[in-house]
Amino acid sequence: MKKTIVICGATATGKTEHAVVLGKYFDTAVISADSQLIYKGLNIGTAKPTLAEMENIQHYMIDIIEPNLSFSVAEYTTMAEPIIANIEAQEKPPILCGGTGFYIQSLLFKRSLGTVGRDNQFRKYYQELAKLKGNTYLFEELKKVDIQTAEKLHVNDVNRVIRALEIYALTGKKKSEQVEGFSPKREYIAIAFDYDRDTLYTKINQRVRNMLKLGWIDEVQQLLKQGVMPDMQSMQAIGYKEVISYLSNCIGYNEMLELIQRKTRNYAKRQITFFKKFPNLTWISPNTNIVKKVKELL
RNA sequence: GCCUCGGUAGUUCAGUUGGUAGAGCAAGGGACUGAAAAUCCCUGUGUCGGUGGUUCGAGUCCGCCCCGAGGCA
Repeated sequence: MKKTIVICGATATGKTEHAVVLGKYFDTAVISADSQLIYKGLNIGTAKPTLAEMENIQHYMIDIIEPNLSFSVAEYTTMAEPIIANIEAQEKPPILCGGTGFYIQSLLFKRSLGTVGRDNQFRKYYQELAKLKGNTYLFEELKKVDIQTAEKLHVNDVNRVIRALEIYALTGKKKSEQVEGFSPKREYIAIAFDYDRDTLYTKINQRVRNMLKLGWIDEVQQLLKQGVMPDMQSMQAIGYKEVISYLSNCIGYNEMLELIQRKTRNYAKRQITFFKKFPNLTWISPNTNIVKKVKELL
């Protein structure tokens, strides 16, 4: 079985185009690992590859869900797993490309995610509870049922505290019982581009400016017309809410631009932190010959 | 020219009745097991515009100068 080729790293480092180059060379398909590219209608703002950019290389896990729906890693894994298995069956190396480290992990490592789905009612209830009684109250609730998980979390990490409570409420089992660690599921090589911070930030700033020029604002208007609401998961993608604020005259154009640039920079930094710890990842200089490098690593 | 208000961390500003400074944001570092472009944690020394003075001691009071905003001529 061929090893999976992973192209990951921060946003705006040219992952997409390099994946296409590799796709051509190895005559194989690309599987996107990006939590926002899955949404239909979010194109410019997510830097979704266009048909032209894909250059006839098959791309999976893009445009697979309506923008008014929510999505999660688990669903991602369930959908992507058969695809990747199919490519492997053809004795071709799957190319996994994207900036969502969490999604990449889910395909490379066996993880005890459990079978517990999301319970929106439950989450809403506890979110309200946190607002009314404070984060500490929720945290104490978690301590009562699952002290091990509570010890790993911070009181203010409400999302995770609620998830732990959710698992207990729905299954009667502790989240800490489900942990299995990270045993590898398939062989892979992983590459990320190592830009110095200043260069990366400059690239990000330019890219955001360009997205707006390409019609990002129209795209957002279109989504709003379709009934997509600001609190939906798809609208948590960087920039969309800022464009909405601009459209409703809450902020000016420049403020919107700078806000989006800043948030994207912050995001890139978080991605870098995540990938620093990623096992077996090779950081390469941006002008490295990707094909040569990949062959070398394989 | 006169009057008023400002000039404090990269930035926006706090700084009680004088005891050599502190928040948000930025920036940097980190976490991450069904919201992950999300969520969360840690890190704050800077000629307190300059310069004289009063004082044991001044960002804080007084004089002069420089810069910015506004007002009156």
